[in-house]
Amino acid sequence: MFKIFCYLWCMIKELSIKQVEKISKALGDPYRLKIMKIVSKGEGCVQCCDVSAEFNLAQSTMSHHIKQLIEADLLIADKDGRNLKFEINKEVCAAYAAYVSNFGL
Amino acid sequence: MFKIFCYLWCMIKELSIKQVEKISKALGDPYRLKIMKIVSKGEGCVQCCDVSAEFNLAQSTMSHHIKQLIEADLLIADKDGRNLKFEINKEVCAAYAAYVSNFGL
DNA sequence: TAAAAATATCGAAATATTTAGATATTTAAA
DNA sequence: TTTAAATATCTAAATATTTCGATATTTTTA
Repeated sequence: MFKIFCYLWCMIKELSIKQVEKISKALGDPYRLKIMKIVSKGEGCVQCCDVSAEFNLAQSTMSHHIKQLIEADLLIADKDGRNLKFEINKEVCAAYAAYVSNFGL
Repeated sequence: MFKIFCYLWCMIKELSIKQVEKISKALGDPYRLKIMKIVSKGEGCVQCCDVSAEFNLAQSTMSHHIKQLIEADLLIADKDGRNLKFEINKEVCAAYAAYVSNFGL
């Protein structure tokens, strides 16, 4: 299976080294990586409680993990009543991926 | 300035979630990010002692940081006498970048 | 072969992160 | 308006990471 993936470089935002560090830290945990995967596979927005249900962690712990992803700008959160919905911040994912792949260019 | 960056998807190795976690952790530190940048800017291989000279850290601390980058497969090390040279593992950088950018697809 | 150079490893202190339980806040439903 | 649901915050314990100094290892050079 062939897929071609193209970035248009000029469209990608520049991240500071501090941001890259924060994003890397946020991705350096198995739960947070799984959250990213779940959200990315969900159609558009995903609810916090649905994601939490997938894990065997205390609610406060999940809240903490999600907070880190939001603060790293990897997830965009949207409070909807008492629920929290979120979606992947595509721009930041692309910018971070570009930053890392630049190491190998 | 326009630059187009293309991946040929099939050429990119698949990383396990454990590998992605380890790589993320390795990149989640300002010194290690700077090491990656220095090595990526160096022509081909770079020597350990040259990189160390750029930082105000104990030798054992530098050794520890470099070890983490090597163990995460971000750097390829090559012992040359009593020196250690290394270069960026381009394949792994590309694979990791692809993994992250997939979150946003 | 002795000394020096480059790197690695070990042990310990300082710091940061992860986790859960208790409690608070905010909003919807009864 | 009381109750319940969803999420956030605080505190503290457990665990992990960072850092350095001391020492070990390996290789080159004198």
